[in-house]
Amino acid sequence: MTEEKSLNFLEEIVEKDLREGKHQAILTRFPPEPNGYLHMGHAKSICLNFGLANKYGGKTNLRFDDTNPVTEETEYVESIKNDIRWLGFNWAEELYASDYFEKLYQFAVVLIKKGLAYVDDSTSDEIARQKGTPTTPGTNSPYRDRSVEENLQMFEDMRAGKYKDGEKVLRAKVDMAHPNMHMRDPLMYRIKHAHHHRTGDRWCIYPMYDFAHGQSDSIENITHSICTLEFIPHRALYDWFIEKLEIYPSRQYEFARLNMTYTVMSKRKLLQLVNEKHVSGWDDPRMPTLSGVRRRGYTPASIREFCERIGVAKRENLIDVGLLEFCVREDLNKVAQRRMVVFDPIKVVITNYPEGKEEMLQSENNPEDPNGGNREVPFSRELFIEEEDFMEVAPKKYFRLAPGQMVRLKSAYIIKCDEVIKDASGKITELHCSYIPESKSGSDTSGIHVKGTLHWVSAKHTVPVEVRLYDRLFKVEDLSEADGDFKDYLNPESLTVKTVYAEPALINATTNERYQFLRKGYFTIDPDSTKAKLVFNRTVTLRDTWTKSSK
RNA sequence: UGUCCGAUGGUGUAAUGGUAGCACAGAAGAUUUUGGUUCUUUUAGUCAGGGUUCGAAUCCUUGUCGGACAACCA
Repeated sequence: MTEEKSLNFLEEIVEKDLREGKHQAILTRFPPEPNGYLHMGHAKSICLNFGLANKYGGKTNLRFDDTNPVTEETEYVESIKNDIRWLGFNWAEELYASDYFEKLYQFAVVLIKKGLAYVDDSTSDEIARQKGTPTTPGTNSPYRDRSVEENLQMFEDMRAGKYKDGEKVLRAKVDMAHPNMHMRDPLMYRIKHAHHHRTGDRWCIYPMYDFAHGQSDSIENITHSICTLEFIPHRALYDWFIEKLEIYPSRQYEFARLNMTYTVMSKRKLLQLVNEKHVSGWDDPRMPTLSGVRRRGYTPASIREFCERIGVAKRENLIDVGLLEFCVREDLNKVAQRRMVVFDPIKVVITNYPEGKEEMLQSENNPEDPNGGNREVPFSRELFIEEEDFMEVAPKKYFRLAPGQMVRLKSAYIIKCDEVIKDASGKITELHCSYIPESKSGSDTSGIHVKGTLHWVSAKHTVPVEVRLYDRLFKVEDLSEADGDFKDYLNPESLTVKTVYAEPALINATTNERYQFLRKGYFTIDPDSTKAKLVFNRTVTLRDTWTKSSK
C-alpha cells in the first residue's frame, strides 16, 4: 500500500474536470514576456504548468506574450527557450501572441460591431481621471457613444497609421462604475509606432495584455490558464471578452507566486541590478535567475525537487532559501566527485617521513557511489592543511590538530602534532608532525582511533585554482518588509574570490562533472575557467553543525 | 474606508465534519577515514469571539490582520 500524496488545489480542479468529462485532455501554457530572463519564480510556474500536463497526459504550449514591442527582444526569446529546456521540459508548440495580431484585430472589430468597444480620443491623463478610484465610481468618456460606423472607420485608421502615438485608443465598453477597476472600460489597443521583434513594422497598434492573453488562450484551446494572484481582478475581464466574442472558454486559475528569503524576484529589480552593475550580468551566480543558478552549479533536478517541495497554494509565502540549498545538496551528494582543496594553508612537515619520498595513495571518488572508483593522491613530507584545522590551545570537543593531538589525514595516515614552529613575531609558520606508518588508509593495523579527519594537499604537488565563494545577495531576509530602496540592502560580502591549493586530480575537471571539495562545499567549473587558470563556483557549502554548535 | 483574495508550528504544505500529519529549519543521540552522508528521538501549530453539531482547522456569523486592484506594462 503506497501512501497517497495529497493533491494541490490545481490538481484537484484538473482531476474534477477530467472526471466530469469537461475536458478529454488538458492543455496548459507557459506565457513569458520576452523582456527579461527567467528566474526561480518562473521555474515554479514552469514546473506547475508542464508538471500538470505531464501528470495528466496533456500538453503545454510555450507562448511568448509579445504585445509590447518597445521592451521586447529576440535575445530574451532564446534565453527563455534555453532555460526551459535546461530545466527538463519540452513544449508542444512554440507560439507568439504576435502570431494572432490579425485575429485579435478582427476580434476587436467584432466587439465594435456589437457596440462593445469604442475609439477614445482622451489623453492618458483624462482616461486615468475617468477611471475614478477603487472607492469612487468612474465617469464616462465623452467619446463613449460614437457610432459603430465611426468607430470602425477610426479603428481602421488607427491601424493604417493615420494617428500619432497616444492620440487614440480602443476601449471596451463595459461599466465605468464597476467595483472592479479592470472593468471600467479597459484599453484594448494603443498606438505605438515601434518596431516589433517579429512583426517588424507591419503594425502600429498593439493589443493590451487583457485583450491578448485570454484570446490567445482561447485560440489555442488552452483548458487551464494558470497565472499568479495579481491577475485575479483581471479574470472578470478575461471571461467578459470570451463571453462577448463567443469563443472557446479557456479558464484562468491563480496561485501565489514564489518569494525567497534574501533575494528579490521581480524582473524589474533584477534588471536594475544588472543595469547598475551590482552584479556581473543576468547569469551572475548570485542572481535568482535560472541562468544564474545554473552557472552557480544548481542542477535542474534539484530545482524541480524544490518546486515540488514548496507546494502550490493561494496564500502569500516566503520560502527559506535553505530549502533550495537542501535540495541541491541532496542531489549533489549522490553525484559529486570528491576532491581535496586547501583554502587557507598552514604547512605541515612530517618529520619521520623520508625526505624526497613520494607515494600515491588511493582515494574514493564518491563514498555514496560504490562504483565511483578511486583516484590517486600524492603524499609527501611537506603538506598543507587548513589553518582552521589547527589550534594551539584547543577547546574540549575539538577533534582537529593541536599540540600532542592526533588526526587522520583523509585517505592517508594518522599524524601527531609534535611541535609548533613560529617566526620572530610569534606567528605560526609550520607544524612539525610525525606519522604512524601502520595507519595507512585501507591497511591500518595501528589500532589507533581518532575523532578527526582532515583534508590536505601535498605542498609540492599543489595546483592553484580560483574559487568564487558566494553569500546571500541581500542582508535582510524579507525584502518586502524592508523600507526604502531595496539596493540599500545589498550584501557587500556576497562574493569572495580567492586562489587556493588543489590536489592534482582537479586539473582534469570538466564542465559536466560536479565536485565536492571535502569539507568545503560543492563546486562547479565557471565559464570563465581556462586551462591556464581553473575557476570554480561554490554552489553551496556543506551542512556545518560544528561552527554552528561552537558558537 | 469599495471590490476581490487569503490566514494551520520558525518557514512551507496536508488533513475536503471524525486521531492536526509531512518536509525544511532547530534540539538530543548513534554511525562515520568529510564535524558531510545515513539512522533514531525530539521541541513547536489551527488569527479571535460567537453559533450549528455527538463531534469543527473544516460549516455559519462577527471581527482582526495581511495582500491585490486606480500603467497607452505583463
